[in-house]
Amino acid sequence: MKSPLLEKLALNQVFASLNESDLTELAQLSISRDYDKDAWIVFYGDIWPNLFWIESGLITALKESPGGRSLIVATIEPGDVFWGTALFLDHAPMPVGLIAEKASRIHIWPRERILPIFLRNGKMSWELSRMMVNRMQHASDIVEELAFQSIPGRLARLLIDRYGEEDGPVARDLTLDEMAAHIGSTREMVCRALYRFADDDMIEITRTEFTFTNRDQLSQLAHKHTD
Amino acid sequence: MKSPLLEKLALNQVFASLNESDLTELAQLSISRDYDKDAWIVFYGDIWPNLFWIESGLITALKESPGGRSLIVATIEPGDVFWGTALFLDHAPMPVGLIAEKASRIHIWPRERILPIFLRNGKMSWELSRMMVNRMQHASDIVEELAFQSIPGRLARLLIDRYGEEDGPVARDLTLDEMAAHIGSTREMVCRALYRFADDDMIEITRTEFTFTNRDQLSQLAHKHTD
DNA sequence: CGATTTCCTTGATATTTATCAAGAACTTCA
DNA sequence: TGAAGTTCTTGATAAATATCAAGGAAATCG
Repeated sequence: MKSPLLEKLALNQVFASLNESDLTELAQLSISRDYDKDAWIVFYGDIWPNLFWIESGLITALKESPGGRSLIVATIEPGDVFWGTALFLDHAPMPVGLIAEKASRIHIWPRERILPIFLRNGKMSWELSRMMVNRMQHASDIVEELAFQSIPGRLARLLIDRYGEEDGPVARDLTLDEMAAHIGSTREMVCRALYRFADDDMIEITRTEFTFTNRDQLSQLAHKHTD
Repeated sequence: MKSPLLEKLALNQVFASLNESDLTELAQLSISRDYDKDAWIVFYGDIWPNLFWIESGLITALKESPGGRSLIVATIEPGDVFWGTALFLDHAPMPVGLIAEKASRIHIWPRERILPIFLRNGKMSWELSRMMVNRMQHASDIVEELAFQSIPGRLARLLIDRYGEEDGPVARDLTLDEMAAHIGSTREMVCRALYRFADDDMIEITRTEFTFTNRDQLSQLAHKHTD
């Protein structure tokens, strides 16, 4: 009889490529860890040769400047797989820190436990490569935004990406500081930009919700590179 | 008797993992291409499922904004391997364009020709993964610079990275526009920053050369994040 | 060589973004 | 309920960066 964990693991694109016996071994080799909200899982710069799969909660990958600004570069959601650079490159320091956004449960495989498994599973390596290319594209998008887009443009894109699907009012689930961390700016700039969008009738703002009133215009802002 | 091409290919970390027969097949499957200086090899956004090895010349990977600004994100030198994202991910568009900085000769393998070779060579896939992690780290550095560093800081780092080894005067081999493209800024800003470094006695500037007169101070600027 | 083009330099100015400060609104929790 | 903490908002101001414009210097090329 399969454990529920096993079935959930198999839903991930990487693990799906394993046969049942490897998957079972994988599940047995994993180390479970629970983190409270706001707990650090790894610090920026750590040598961390592990791969993990997140069962529940939410984890944020971020860079921090000495001056206290932070930039969120990825969020890791239940079912996702993530790994430290040192999994592949000895002594390579983590280019981001990982912090639990909510209380989270993850399953970790240290390098030496998982290496044999994907050395004998070419398909799994292949899937990992695909995932890395995905990450690259994501990094590439961030670079493009930082290099070519204004702050209102970046904010517009955040709004569209995050709330763009919904049609009615959407709950504001990020503080201004959090939005600022997503686009690499400050609370104040975000606040002003939001009210400028409201002045231009692209959104309506209440204490708890946003309503998109002109998604096209917002989307245009989000996709138009400034110069 | 080995061809000279074969021996040169084997110097690359990825191809080094192949046995002689695979390497020979690889060499036979390659398509040679020559590009004049300033010729485009791939455009940003193209679907380009190829891998290539560069024999001679110099290739630049860059992003361009509609307004004509460009950002150089990598340079590809003789002996290097590079590939399009569509090699792994169907329909994934190139996140950069590739342009020949000098007249260049490359050897290309379309996806369908090289895929079989590295599906049967786990070690080669592994090396590709390592290379991808390297690229990730590089991308990560760029993000950090763009997010947290001032333009003088970014320029200082460019100078150190590019000319830091030498001790005497070094030849200026980049135009101001090119330097600007490396750090995501403009010709004028670069010019002013250079003269500020000179005013602060960190470098001496002549028409054709730079001389570092206080490398430590420059290096400090390069590594200090602004906020 | 002379003409053309590219590259560099600098001032003036505009724009964007950040910082500082203060207070208001809201939330939490005892 | 009231106190403490967090979050939001806005104005004033400063700093960083870009843009525009113009001229000069150097390189290239016929």
